[in-house]
Amino acid sequence: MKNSTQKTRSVTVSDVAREAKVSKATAARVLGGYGVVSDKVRTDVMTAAKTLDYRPNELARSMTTGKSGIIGVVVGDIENPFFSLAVRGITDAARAAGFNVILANSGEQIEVEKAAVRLLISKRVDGLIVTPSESRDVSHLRDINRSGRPLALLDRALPDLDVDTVTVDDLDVAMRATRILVDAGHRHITYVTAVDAEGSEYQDLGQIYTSSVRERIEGFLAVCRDAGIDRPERYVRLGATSPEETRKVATKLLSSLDRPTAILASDSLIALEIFKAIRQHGLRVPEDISLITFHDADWTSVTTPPITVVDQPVYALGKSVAELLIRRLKGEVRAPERLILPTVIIERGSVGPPATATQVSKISG
Amino acid sequence: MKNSTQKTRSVTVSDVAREAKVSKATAARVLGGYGVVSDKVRTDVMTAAKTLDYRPNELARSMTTGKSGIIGVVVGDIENPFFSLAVRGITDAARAAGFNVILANSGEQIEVEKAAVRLLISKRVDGLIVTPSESRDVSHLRDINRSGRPLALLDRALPDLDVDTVTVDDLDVAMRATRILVDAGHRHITYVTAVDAEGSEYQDLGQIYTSSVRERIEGFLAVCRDAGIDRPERYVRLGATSPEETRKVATKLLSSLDRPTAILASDSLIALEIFKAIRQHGLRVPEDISLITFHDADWTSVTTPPITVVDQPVYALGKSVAELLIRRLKGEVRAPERLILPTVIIERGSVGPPATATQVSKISG
DNA sequence: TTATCGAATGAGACCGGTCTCAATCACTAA
DNA sequence: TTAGTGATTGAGACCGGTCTCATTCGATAA
Repeated sequence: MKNSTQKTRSVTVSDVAREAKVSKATAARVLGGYGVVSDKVRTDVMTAAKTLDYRPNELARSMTTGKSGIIGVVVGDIENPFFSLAVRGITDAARAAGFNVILANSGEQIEVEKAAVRLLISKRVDGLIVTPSESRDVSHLRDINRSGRPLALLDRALPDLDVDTVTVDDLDVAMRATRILVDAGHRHITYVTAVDAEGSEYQDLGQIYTSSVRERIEGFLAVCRDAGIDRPERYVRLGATSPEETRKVATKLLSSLDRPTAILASDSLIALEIFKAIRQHGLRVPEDISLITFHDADWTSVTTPPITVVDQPVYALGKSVAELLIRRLKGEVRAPERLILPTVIIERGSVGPPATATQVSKISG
Repeated sequence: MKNSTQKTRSVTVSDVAREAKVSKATAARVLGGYGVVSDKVRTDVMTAAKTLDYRPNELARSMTTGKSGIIGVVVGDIENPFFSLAVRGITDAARAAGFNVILANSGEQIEVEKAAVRLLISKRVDGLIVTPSESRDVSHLRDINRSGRPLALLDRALPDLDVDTVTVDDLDVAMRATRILVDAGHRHITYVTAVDAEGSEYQDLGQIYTSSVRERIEGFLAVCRDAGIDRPERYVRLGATSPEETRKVATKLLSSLDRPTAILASDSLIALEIFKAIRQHGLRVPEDISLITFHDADWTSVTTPPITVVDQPVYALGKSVAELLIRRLKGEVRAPERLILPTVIIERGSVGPPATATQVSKISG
């Protein structure tokens, strides 16, 4: 049984040195695992450390070394299964390379994101992985680079920030997903996404400051136009930023006279609320409404019918971006890399032909 | 535009002091926001800091103060919606009080948990919140106390560690859930939980080192016995530690001749796999098998039928434990508190009467 | 006019490590 | 025998802040 006389001050290198009757420098050498020491001194110091129950102060250590062994991660929403899975990918890669991870949540709010980045930098993390919530304001991300720490971007590219970036093939897969719907005969397809916007009205791509969201909308619109759908922009709905907001959007959509025959949801949280809303409106999937969502969330396979999903390689996304960052942390010098991971669509049972003869509704404007 | 001549070394208090033509001590006073300075000096220093783009080094700061403004959180599995929701509760409470959160994942492995605790202590977090994965080995948790930092326990109590603890009413709610099943006529109810054990065979409570798991099993067994079920211990299944393992357990359970008529799952991840397995075996819920699960995961309301769940106040759990810890961090002195939050059961459509006339299967032993 | 006082500031120790550089030592080669 | 060598060890500066204590200064009181 060890009893600590003073519980306030912790045991330091000097204490151990004194106990082992060597100099502070020598004790530090064996405790820190650097330099050379004789075997006798090593065992002496080690036993002294054990007796005193010495614990290194990582803070002091990383203050002198400038390294902390920590990777800072800022994600939009850790409760979104998409991010929590990506984070596992990051954590696994980090642990394998001997790094630890500090996690911060931005809630997709640029100010919170800035504060988180500031905090992590001031804690002297070795590198950062961020899912930028906006492409308009990247000053804080520039600061990271300026501070000499490597930065890597997850899921969202920033055109004018040339750093390691790993994204998925959003444009292409959005096109493929939309085409599935078009091929099934749908001509009134609504795309619902989470971008914060006034009134959930979509005007043009200029409003969209997140690359992944933008690419998906582009892909969606391209295929719609290609299918001869007139002004598909009217069918893009923004503002599904929370379950409550999504419910509002969904309700408005489903109770409208001009109800879409198919919906494409930009993440599983949105899809879930839409699915619930469809049920509540007494509608059936896919007989009344077809549904496809991004992210193969666990629930999508247990509904009746199971949902057709865009299955992004989320774990790999996290793992790759972490590996890219770690390679740089280990001293690798190279031009920033932009990885785009291929994405697969899992067709299940939520897509069918449109309920009635397709009416290409026209609204004069 | 600011251009940094040397990007390696960062701007320090001394640099600002020199620029403002005051002493380091004075500059530190205004930059650190302590002590007294004249208004003129304050503005001088502030402008100098702005010109140089000074950023405080939190590491150095917390080395001297001993405080970091960080709460360390160690959870079992951040991908489990239960934990990610609890973490949101913690984060919200922390942010409101001006604290930041560092998250670490233990994967329910005691060694990883120990390493995480060690890391967080060495990073000098102000306090810790832990969901202990084992009650057998709590030496590392004792160490936290010894290091003078407050510790609070989340979701799992430790009998011989007297610290702030917030749990839910596991025993009682397990009894209520089991009673719902018993009242529906079930006499062959299986309880599936995630404890790591050889062979997934349950012998006795001595095997169970997690208080919440233990209480639930106790509650389950008590009600079963009360209902005249003979040796209900045989119906407890351990080892559902991952989707794969759960699938094995479920398959074995469902393909056995002596198939249970109802299943109680200890978390939503387990329930999901069981639900999938039930489907794959061509069985129906609740006609062939009734199902209740702990945690009101989002998917439980969209299945057909929706699942009856034990709805723990998860967010409140996280929020309360963080608040308890923060009060202590702010200097409040009081005896450790043990909060037990009440839990509610949401009855949906996954419970019905047992399929056939109940056969109380007897195995001579 | 001079002693007293409080506010503002400066000098320097300190936190707990790392790391450079010089000193010491045993031992080998000339 | 003695200079030369490499391996160990010790002394002390340093990282970037905080904080104690002494000093300076102007203003007020005696």
